Amino acid sequence: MEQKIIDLLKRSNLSITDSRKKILESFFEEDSALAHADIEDHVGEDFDRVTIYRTLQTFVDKGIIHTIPTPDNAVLYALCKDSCSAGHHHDNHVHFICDNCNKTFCLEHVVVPAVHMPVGFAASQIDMVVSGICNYCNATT
Amino acid sequence: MEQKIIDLLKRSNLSITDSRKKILESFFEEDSALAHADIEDHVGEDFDRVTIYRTLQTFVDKGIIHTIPTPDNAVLYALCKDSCSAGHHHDNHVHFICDNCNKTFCLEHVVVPAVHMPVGFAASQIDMVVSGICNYCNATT
DNA sequence: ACACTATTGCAACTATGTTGCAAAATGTTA
DNA sequence: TAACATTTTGCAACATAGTTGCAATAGTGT
Repeated sequence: MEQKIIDLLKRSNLSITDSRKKILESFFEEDSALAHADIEDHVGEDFDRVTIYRTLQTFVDKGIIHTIPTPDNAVLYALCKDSCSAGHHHDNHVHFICDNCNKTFCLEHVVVPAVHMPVGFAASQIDMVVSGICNYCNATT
Repeated sequence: MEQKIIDLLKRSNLSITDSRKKILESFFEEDSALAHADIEDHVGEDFDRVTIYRTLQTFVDKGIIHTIPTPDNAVLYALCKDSCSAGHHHDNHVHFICDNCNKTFCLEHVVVPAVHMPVGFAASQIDMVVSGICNYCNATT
């Protein structure tokens, strides 16, 4: 784990600092998307609020994490898979918010479907967020 | 205009107050979605910030306006068309954000396409937000 | 016009996010 | 590994967004 995180930071040309390691750890331990507050909880008192904001921004810039738009306008972050690089995100997958457990997931294998635009409109990016009940909650209720 | 607004308020079982009239007016005058700040600008010093918050919330509850999720997590509101009623929104249309003029529109006639969910996931609501260049900006540049 | 109810404004508060700057940690080179 | 240049961090202060309780005011039905 430790090594995986260090490798990822090196690959992104970032220096290895305690806060970056700890924050990345949060993402690897949780399989769902995290809000700023979740991360603050996870890293505890160890780091300043401001550091967390700046670190998340750095990770987004470097293509390590991406933000997820949500209908209630909370800001969520999730790890990018393979195909993202600095300044160039490829998150064309659908995001899912569970109304039961309130967790948000990337459905890595569900590609955002094409949609036909009216004349005159040119689409450059499409975000799709689905809410409902996730597989875990469906299995246990 | 005045009469249209009064009728809408009556239909929604809301009392006719100056702030409600003025805020609804903002929506009818703009054809794009509005942020809280836009409305504050439009109504000027006439009403308190808090009143605007509460009025917008009331309108959402009554199915007069709906919120639009945006990738940068700004909260936007737009008028609901015909099919919405109190506690029951039907905004299954696509939303469009213009990267040039920064306005957000409801594409009333573009229905959110179906998407195939992985086993175990049950979708109840789908939000689709498209960014790009709108018809007006495409025509004038 | 009156009384009842709903709405508004004010003040205070919480949460969220940003900026400048000095101190500390990291990476690099000798 | 010691010294230096560069990043990163923490602090303080600030800015914006949104909420709540309560008293004053405005709207509604009779």
